[in-house]
Amino acid sequence: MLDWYDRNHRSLPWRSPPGAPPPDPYRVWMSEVMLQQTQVATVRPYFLSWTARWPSFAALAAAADADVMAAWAGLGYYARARNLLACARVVAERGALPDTEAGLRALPGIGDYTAAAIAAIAFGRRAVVVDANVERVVSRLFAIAQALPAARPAIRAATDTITPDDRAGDFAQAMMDLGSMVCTVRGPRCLLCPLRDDCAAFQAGTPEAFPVKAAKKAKPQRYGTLFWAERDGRVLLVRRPDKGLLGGMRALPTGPWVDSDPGTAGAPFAADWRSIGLVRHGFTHFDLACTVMVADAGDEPVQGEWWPVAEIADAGLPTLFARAIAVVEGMR
DNA sequence: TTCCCGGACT
DNA sequence: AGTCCGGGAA
Repeated sequence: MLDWYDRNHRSLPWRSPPGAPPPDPYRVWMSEVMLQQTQVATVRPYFLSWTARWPSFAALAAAADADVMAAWAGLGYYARARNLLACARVVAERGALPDTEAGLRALPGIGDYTAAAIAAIAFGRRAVVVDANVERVVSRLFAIAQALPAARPAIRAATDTITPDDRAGDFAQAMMDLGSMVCTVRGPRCLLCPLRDDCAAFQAGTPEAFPVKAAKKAKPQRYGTLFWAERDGRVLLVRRPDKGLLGGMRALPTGPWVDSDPGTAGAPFAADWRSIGLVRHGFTHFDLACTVMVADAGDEPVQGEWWPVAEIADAGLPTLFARAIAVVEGMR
């Protein structure tokens, strides 16, 4: 694997080339948090702008919460941004990132995977790094028949047996690169794979059958309303509660998200709300269909901030609300 | 369009 | 086991 990595590694903004000194732990940490549940191509531009704007733990720790949340807009899983900031403040206070897996694991936003990845990549420690790519590669290599997520302990144990003492960081990145470029979910390029001769799934002729996954249940459908209230060229925005869905993000006012269309329930004020379109959005555990309603705010006293409509792109709104804005702009 | 993919926290 | 999004492939 290490030999393959030396010749085939991906060059990414947060990486050092094979054999070179490890990258700045700050950059490794930020990239790994951004890469949680998120693909490399999506992360790249965010990583570049974030490290340019906040080049160190100290710089990020000093940032305003609202600026950090707005800069994360569009990346999703917004708890990551709150944890990132909380973690930066802890690290800035104590002086440096811990260099052990256990120390890292104790920080906000760092779970088993991220602790192992940072320990190996930034600090050269031997750690068993298992992300979704590694899960796929290892479950094929050993033809693990047990279904995910129950198979996780077996996959971790198998990964442990093939993790080297030296260059554990390069090994982890090699496995991830192999999973992303060769041992892909569909259409794996087994003819290019350095593990082919050892791969039980390849020998069985069924690489795509692994990893086995447990059946998932259907998502419920919910309905809601997004309110576009305008006054003097400005639109009403609110800040969502820190906990829960889209937590801490700037947003359009919304009513409840329920089993049938709530109409104007939960509107920021009583008015002649007019429906102008529908926006759909999939969350992890339910699908949401929202009516977009508009009204003139007049002199209604309301909570929130009045944001210039011409600058709405700078408000840092999650994708659900960005779609609603596209509907509003399409109506103009 | 629809389907599928991916870690942390509680 | 349930709660947290957004993008790419089919």
